[in-house]
Amino acid sequence: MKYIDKKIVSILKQRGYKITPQRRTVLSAIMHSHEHLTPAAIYARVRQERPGIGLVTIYRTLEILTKLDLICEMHAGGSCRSYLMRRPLEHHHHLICSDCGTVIDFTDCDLSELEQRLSKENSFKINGHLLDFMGQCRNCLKRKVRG
Amino acid sequence: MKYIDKKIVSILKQRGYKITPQRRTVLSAIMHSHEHLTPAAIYARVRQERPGIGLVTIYRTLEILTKLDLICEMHAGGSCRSYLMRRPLEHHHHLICSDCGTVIDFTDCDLSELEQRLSKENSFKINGHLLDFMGQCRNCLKRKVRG
DNA sequence: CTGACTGCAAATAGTTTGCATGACG
DNA sequence: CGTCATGCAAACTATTTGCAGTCAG
Repeated sequence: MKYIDKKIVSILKQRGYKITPQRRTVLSAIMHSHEHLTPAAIYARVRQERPGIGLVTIYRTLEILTKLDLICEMHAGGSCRSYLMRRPLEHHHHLICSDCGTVIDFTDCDLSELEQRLSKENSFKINGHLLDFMGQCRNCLKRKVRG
Repeated sequence: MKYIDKKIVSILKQRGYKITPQRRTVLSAIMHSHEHLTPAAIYARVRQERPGIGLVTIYRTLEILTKLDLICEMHAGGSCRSYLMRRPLEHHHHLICSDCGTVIDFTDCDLSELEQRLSKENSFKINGHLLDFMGQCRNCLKRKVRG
């Protein structure tokens, strides 16, 4: 569809992965969401368009996309992962409400200085990062005027 | 044992939780480790001292300690949590090697400025944060001179 | 054509719950 | 003594694996 879609497809091809309708559908679902999606959520969306698809295929596709660094994996409370398309130069950081689970994304932060320093000091090649703040969102703060 | 131990015990008492030998042992295991421990790792350590303890008790104790904000929970790849004693004013950030899983802790970073700004902009009360960098450690970089 | 991909079912890993017994306070 | 905690077993959820059939290239 869009050019970024084609780009991803070409990356997959280059790496020897076949472009199946299932993979296209999964890709599309992740691409068209700006929210973090759990494998189950992706499954649900994808099934609307392609009812026969198996959850296993979602997992396998996510595994590939993660390996190729095309999507970013994040972990939230419980045994729960979620995935988001990795848009170039776009950071995905979060304010996570411990009470209601709301996730507010923010991007305007610069960690590059810190990243470079740490990389040098530890001889560590940094590919990505995860920055989450935990706390209470506006609504939950209001709700419990008394804790 | 130590004063911080007593302090935690008194917090538990204040909140109406009973101080059982099992809870003491779990607490001690987490306290005396500066590494992040998974529930299974805690279980293993605790069993050395108290063989009869059940894994369920570990989970229930961790749940309480997390709720009271006495330990901090972090999530790593897969369905894998780990816990660390929350030491006052001490940050727990990580360099995580995607290849071998090595975790390098670092503390010398200052996010307070960012934290304050985000807190104001989003009316969000920030209690804690999680900052992890992913990449390859020195050894893994050496190992694969060619990827 | 042929190796990679899919979907099913079953296996696994991690975590939670129900319940009878036991122990802290 | 009453209530909360423990430990077992079973239930659950999320994820992975084995395998036979199917399809993209």
